[in-house]
Amino acid sequence: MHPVIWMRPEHGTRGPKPTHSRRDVAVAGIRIADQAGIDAVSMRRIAAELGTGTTSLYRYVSKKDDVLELMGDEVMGELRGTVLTGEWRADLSTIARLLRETALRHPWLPSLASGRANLGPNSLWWSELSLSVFDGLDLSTDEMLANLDTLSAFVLGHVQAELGDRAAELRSGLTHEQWMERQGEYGPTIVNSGRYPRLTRVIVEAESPHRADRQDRRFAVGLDRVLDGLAVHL
Amino acid sequence: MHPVIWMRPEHGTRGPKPTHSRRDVAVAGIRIADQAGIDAVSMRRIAAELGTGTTSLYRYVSKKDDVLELMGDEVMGELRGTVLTGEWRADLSTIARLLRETALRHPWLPSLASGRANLGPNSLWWSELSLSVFDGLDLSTDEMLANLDTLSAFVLGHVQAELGDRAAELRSGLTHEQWMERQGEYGPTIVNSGRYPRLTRVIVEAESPHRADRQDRRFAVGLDRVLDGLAVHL
DNA sequence: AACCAACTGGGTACAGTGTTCGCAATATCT
DNA sequence: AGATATTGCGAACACTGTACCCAGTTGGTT
Repeated sequence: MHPVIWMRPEHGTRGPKPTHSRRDVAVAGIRIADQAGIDAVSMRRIAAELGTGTTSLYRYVSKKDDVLELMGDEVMGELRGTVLTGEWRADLSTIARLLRETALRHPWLPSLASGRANLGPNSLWWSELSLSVFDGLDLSTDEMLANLDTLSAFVLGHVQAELGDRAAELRSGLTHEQWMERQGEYGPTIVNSGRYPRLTRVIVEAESPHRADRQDRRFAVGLDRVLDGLAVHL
Repeated sequence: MHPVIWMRPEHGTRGPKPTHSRRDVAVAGIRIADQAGIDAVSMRRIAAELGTGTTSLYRYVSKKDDVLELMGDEVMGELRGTVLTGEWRADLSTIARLLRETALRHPWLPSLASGRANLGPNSLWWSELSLSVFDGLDLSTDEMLANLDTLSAFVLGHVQAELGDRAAELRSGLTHEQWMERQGEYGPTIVNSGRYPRLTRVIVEAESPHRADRQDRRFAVGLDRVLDGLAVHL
């Protein structure tokens, strides 16, 4: 049995037709993860969602990791229909924004980044689209990869931090604003210690952490910096 | 009881002296996580490591999340002693490299990035040091934060991808090289489908994914690009 | 038409998880 | 001395992923 799910046939030709499909499993998992978080995605709960027995899922999938892989690729399918302009900077910006928006819609997505690329059809399609950005630019494939790696590292890292913030809100029941207040009780300890003069200045002066749209602005600014960096070598 | 651990006193003045300390708990957790992965860090196992009862840990900590918070701050303590030069580009580069190296030494670290900053003493000290990079540059605090946010998003994202690769190796028992071979069995399907011409070219031509030091190079190149981007506005 | 191999559905069981509750022992403060 | 706060910790609860069965169903071959 091959370890990569995409190389195993979905089902054999003999016995009874399976009641569900891999896609059904993925969609059920996504529904649960979106509503109740990635930790709520258990084999038992997916099975319940599908109205089947828990261990029946192992007919569609050989490990829970496979379910996550299927979920990841299924979500990338939401990006089908993306159209690019042919201007590299605008297109890389579009790609970065779409990736971020998808991750925000499915906050569990970055957490299953296995490093090793997802080889599902939707993920392959997205890779192809991303590479097409460099079509007329006469770059080596290694240079293309370097650009995409840098961009996606930034997007992944930013989204990760952004989602950690949200996750903390859900776990603690404190919004960012409420947390800033609580932190306000701790602030004097920091300020009064005298050990952190620059941090003190940030606590007192900085405005960006308090804005409602702070995450959008941070992303936009950071993205622009990164694209500036890529532009130097293009 | 305050939800943030750093605002709770470590222990009261009345009853028996506690046998261990928060630090002991953090160190035990780190030892386990380094050896057996973050999933192996359980209250029972930490307790076993300390030679105490499982639920006794709840005298030092009120939730498992607190343990992770303690572990995160303890690890940042490894960066004490870092000395900077005063030249912003070299210093940001140093900061990025140290962060990456720390994360590679403790592969579980990025996974507990709560978004919400860790407020432990070591983390505060590191923030202070990072801000000191901009000392002579006459920037607003918001501009400093924008630069640090962009840089750390890149580092976090890169390391995340890098570690996902390692984690996949551990889980599947396949090294990157072995996995590339396995993928080689799948490659023809991709190539022969004709649907992914650019991806095909990458599979055939690209060299960077095959180099042994590919992660170091990718990081170095990406970091340079990001710093180029920051330099435009400095 | 008969038979067998392949396949699906699903129950049981096992070894683990975080955390609440209650209680006895102990140290400090009044 | 007595009240009070604090510690250590066992028992219990409701979860988790998945290995191992076995019965029932279907397609392909004879």
